[in-house]
Amino acid sequence: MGTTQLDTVQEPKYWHLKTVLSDALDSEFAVGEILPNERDLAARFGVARATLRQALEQLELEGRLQRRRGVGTTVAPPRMGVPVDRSGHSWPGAPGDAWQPADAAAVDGGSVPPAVAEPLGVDAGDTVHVVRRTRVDNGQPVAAELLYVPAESVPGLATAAATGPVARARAVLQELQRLDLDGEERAVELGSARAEDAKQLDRLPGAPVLVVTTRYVTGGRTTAVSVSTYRADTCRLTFGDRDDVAVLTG
Amino acid sequence: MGTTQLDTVQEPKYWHLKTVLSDALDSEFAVGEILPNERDLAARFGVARATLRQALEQLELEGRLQRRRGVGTTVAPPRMGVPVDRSGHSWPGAPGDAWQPADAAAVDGGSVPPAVAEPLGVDAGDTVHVVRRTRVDNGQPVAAELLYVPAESVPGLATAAATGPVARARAVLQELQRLDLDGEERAVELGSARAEDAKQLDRLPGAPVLVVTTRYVTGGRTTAVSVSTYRADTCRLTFGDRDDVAVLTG
DNA sequence: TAGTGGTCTAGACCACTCA
DNA sequence: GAGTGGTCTAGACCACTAC
Repeated sequence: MGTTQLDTVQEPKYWHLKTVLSDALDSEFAVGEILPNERDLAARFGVARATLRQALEQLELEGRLQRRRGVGTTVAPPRMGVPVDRSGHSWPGAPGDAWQPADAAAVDGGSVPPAVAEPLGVDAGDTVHVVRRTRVDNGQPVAAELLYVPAESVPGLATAAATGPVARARAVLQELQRLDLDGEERAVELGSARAEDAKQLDRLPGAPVLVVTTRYVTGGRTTAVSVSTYRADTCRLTFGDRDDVAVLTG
Repeated sequence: MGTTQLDTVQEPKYWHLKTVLSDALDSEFAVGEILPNERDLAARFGVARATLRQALEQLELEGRLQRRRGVGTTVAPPRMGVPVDRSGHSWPGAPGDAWQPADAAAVDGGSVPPAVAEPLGVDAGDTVHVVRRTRVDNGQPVAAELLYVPAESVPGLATAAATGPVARARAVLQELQRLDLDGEERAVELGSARAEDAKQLDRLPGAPVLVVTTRYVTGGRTTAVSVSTYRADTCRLTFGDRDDVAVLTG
């Protein structure tokens, strides 16, 4: 807005800008509304476009804005709560889970990421089934997943029976249901979207994501590992021990 | 390294740079080692410093690098696993939890963030105790927390008894232990460090953080809410239902 | 084709750390 | 005081979207 000459305390311009914009978003804009373009905004605030962009990037990181190339910058809706654990442990693919199987492939144990191969105890020469799944909430893609299942864990799998990619994925998931599940162990960390994930999530490569790594434990052994990649800008991951979630914000 | 003229496919320079640097980190550098400074690196790769910095920022976001003004850029150790839930539910401040109480204050219900006030059901005029705690793992500050406890939840609290700030914090925590805890409900989302948190976490304002919001439920009502802010660059939050965590990576 | 955000440059100065 | 990363500028061109 006007001139702010209390720069006696050194506060980066982009930080101050972010605060001003954040307040403006609360008071003067509605969800979905399009902001002025970056060149105009920069001129209005008397800063270089790069500086303005630094402020916008922060606000996008916090889920306040959504930017789309060729379109513009819009005010983002509040983050959606995405339930990550289910009350009572269950295997992926159990009835009612939120994921859609996409395809499956059998790969060599040497080609899976070390962070996955290690807990599974697989090496080069072993076979690992990799199931791809996606998750759509509120009509929007929110997550992509790779589920790693050593062939050893599903000895009854009839590999030849399935014809299409989705059928192959379902076959692996169905075999998992036969096993007892003793427990799950999860880790959440910040990452950036690989090119492949970015495409599925409708974001640019490098976009911030929340990576959830889950170990599925049966009889003291890790029988499967999943790596789920959630859009960090639109998702708030929820972990509840009660069924009636759907609380807090909208 | 050398010239890479397979730019037939349009891939941003910073993205390619990031890949090259990431590989170099794996093969040519040890944890803690100092990289060449940004001006030298940019010259070496034949790009502007801003472009080089874009790649470094990504790698820092992924926890691969650590940058400190006036010092340099170093290779970061693998993220540490930080247990967020405890086996068996328990109140904050229960014996053995990883947090250090810092201080406590009684504030008006109108001045707590809406995302906290709403589930607690507090309004302006109500009194809410705010306990500040910090968490240090491996000699490094990893998280800062604000715990909101409505005065209504701890009617037995003797406010005048405590003398120092830490004692006041402990007094609130001790009162909590008297209540039954039916369940906890958590949410994890990406945020950026407020100036205050940044100082405690030894980071610059705006640094990416994982914000864990926990609702403590007693008899169907939310009796306390905590907002914990973890350094996203150094932490991997773990949620396990088994005691013997301490697995995966180092 | 016009307009948007995304990438990139070649500078400059500042805040901080440390010898 | 020398060297580091952090901020900022004023441009330019590119990739994408929508009309």
